[in-house]
Amino acid sequence: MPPTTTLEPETDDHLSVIFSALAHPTRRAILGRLAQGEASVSELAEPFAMSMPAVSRHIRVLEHAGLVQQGRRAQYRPCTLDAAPLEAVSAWTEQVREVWETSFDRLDDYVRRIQQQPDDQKDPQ
Amino acid sequence: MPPTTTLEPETDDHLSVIFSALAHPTRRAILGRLAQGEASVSELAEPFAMSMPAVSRHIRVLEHAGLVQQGRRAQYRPCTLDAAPLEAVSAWTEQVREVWETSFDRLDDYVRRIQQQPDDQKDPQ
DNA sequence: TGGTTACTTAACGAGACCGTTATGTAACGG
DNA sequence: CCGTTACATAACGGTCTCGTTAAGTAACCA
Repeated sequence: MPPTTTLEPETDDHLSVIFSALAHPTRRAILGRLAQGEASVSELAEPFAMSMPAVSRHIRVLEHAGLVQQGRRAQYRPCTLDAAPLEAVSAWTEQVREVWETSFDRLDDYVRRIQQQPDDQKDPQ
Repeated sequence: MPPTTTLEPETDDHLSVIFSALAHPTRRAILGRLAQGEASVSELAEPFAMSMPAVSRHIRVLEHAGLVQQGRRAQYRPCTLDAAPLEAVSAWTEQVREVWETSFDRLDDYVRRIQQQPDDQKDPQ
């Protein structure tokens, strides 16, 4: 039972953690880098005008979201990407898009429903 | 030129705004509701144990991300979903997943590279 | 005209986020 | 050993987030 990606208003906090992790450009760039293969923290920090502790904490956020794993090799802590949580993102996004697209069929249903209502419930304009 | 969804560390702030908007369960629930069709602010607020101003500002966040549009009909401000920005989310996510999957081919390349390094660079364990 | 409905905006406060510098700490290297 | 490398953690501060209540505002309704 993976975290269900229904449209119900359940507090599906796992998805929130993942989306929050993806909401920062630095973290998305880190994931982009890691998609190409393992990298050390210094390697990940190098492209950014940012101190190492800052990058370190971004990695921590990604790790907490289950998107990266950190190993240990000598002094290095190589980071690897785990793209599995992105599946939940895809699933949710595609489901909304799907329902939205099919809801175009219901548009005339909606218009019909409105026009069947008594006048005082309709927009007189 | 739509907001390019490359893996480069550019400050692609549009994506950040969208991901941030999706990072809150209330806002995702609102989008889920709107995927089924137009709704007023009161209708959107009804399922939540939350004041109306709070919901109003969630809608504002979604509107700022380009995900909902608010019209006006009498006293009502009907909200409609625009799922177009979700395409950028899909695109980014799928690209990372794609690169990640192909990077499995490079895994043995990596192992080979490690094993070709002098001993003092390898993990002695 | 005056009240109700359906909102929005303002003002506030607790907590999270995101950066910094300073200070550990674990492993390698001479 | 002692210094360097490659990090992590601590402590701090400014800004953003997300909720609240109180006070507008715009349209309908009697």
